[in-house]
Amino acid sequence: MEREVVILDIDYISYEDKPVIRLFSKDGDKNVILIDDSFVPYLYVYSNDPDECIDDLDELLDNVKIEKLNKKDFQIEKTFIKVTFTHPQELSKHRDEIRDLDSVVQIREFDIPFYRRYLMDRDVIPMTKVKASGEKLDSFSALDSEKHDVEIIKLDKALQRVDENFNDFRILSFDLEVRNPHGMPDSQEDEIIMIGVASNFGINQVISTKKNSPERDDFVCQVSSEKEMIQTFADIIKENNVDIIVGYNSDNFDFPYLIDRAKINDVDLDLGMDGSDIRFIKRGFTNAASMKGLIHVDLYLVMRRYMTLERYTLERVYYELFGEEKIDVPGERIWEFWDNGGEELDNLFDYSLDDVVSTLKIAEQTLPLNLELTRIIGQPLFDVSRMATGQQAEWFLVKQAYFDEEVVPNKQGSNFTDRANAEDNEGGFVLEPDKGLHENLVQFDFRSLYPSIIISKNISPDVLVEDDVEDSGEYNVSPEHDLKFMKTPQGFIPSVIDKILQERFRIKREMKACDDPTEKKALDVQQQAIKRLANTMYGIYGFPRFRWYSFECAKAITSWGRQYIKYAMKESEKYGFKAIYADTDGFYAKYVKK
DNA sequence: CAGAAACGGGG
DNA sequence: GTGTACGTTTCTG
Repeated sequence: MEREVVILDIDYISYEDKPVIRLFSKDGDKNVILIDDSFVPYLYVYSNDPDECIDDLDELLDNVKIEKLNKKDFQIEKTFIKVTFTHPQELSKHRDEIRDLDSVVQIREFDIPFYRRYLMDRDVIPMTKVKASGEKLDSFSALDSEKHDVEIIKLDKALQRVDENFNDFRILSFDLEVRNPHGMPDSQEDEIIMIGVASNFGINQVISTKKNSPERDDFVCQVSSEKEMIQTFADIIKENNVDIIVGYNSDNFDFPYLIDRAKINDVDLDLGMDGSDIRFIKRGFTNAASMKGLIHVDLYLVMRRYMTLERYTLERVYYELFGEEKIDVPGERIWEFWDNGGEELDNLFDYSLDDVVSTLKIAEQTLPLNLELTRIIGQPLFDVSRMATGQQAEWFLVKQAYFDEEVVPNKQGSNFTDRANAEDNEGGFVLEPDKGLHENLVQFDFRSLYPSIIISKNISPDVLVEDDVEDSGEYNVSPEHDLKFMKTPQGFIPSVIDKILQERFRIKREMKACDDPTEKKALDVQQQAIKRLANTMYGIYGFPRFRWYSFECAKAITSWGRQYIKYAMKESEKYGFKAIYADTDGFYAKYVKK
């Protein structure tokens, strides 16, 4: 059978000792899980003596496929040994043994999560529409498709891209209010008193065990107990085919709290498309709440990247975006409002609704950009919404490297990281502002200074000349450290930036020619997403934990940057201007005389 | 003063 | 989940 579906999310499970990719998708109101058991994990081995190394690998490993092939490493064609395993856990189990073999110089691409590898290699792009073809299964593994109203399709050929932009996602925001009379809420002690829900499909309500004046009847939904409150909330999500659930600090507060209270009240929170429970994904020191096929976006994390503020409270972020004050009830007084009832209880209902409505508004404002980023980077929205911008750029580059047949660089070891951390790059040129009131000012800005320098000077680790060679015109030489970059061929990262900037200009042209305001807006969001990504690429050189870390490249970029801004300031003096303030890629100048 | 620990958001 | 935050402020010895 064939179906057009939108890919929402991805994971893999083990079935008969084989990895099976599951693509959680939707076709309108119908949940569809696409199954693909044809993908297996691999890594690359580099050896000075490939044939001897293959013998060693043969001896060491069972159930693997070993093949010699040519791949590029920093643009140099090299022979690598590709080792293909039957299961990701097998790869992880044997990784260190392979690395330790005498004939092995290094292993590569051994730390790329299986589902991400799948998305890149098969060019499957989350949050896009695809045509899927395969056999419909009645059930698969532990999953009961009757019970969970989900269709399972076992893919029999590659997904086909459908050239149509899909943006009609069903979004729901939620927020808990808790009765915490003794300081911060304690999930073992303090009950949930309200669950606010707002959506872009008509449901806006506050579920609560209390009710007060009839004026709040249109949005307060009274239930008999906390248990029923949680159950009602779970039913709303399950019955309304929600694609994206958003909260504010929900990774850290709402979901953990809800799960604790659900446990105490013996309620199933089986919100996953396959009937599975909410799970916590370990992410360094914090957790992320995740459900299969229901994308949870914590807007707090998104907003920290989206705008620069001194604080990121919901109130502050909302004010910044919409210029309106939110209804406020101080956290430490919520229990009093609840206990006192009457007008105060009504205020609390209003506050709860205001919180979720604001959260939804913020989601509608910021998700389009994140959806575009998701599609450009080619990784799940759940992941992308939690990645630092540098990581977004890195995963984008990993995917580009695959298309260029490049083997991606390994991340630096931790001891190197410490050393590299100590290295301090000078950064952009800053001229402290000349204090006072100035007249006749002009402003000067370089357009995308760092991306432009990377492209024009071809700054990339694969074309950096390490040896002490004489320059006879074939290199770009940095102004301060005499770092030499070959003029040809184009470096990997300059070529990627070049490509995406060209794509940005193409979109801008399309925008100009476009008459439909909705389409125009969508194109604008696309080009903004690309601009963000291009501007982040410079950062990729400066952070030791990233694969393309290169202190030399970072130094070269900023040194050229300083040269250009100083040159521009000097040139302006010839026309009677005097710079009164400068920072990195622009300056303000005062007209003094002709 | 350097290195360790806490913090953010949420109620 | 084939990778384990992060940058800044405050505390402590």
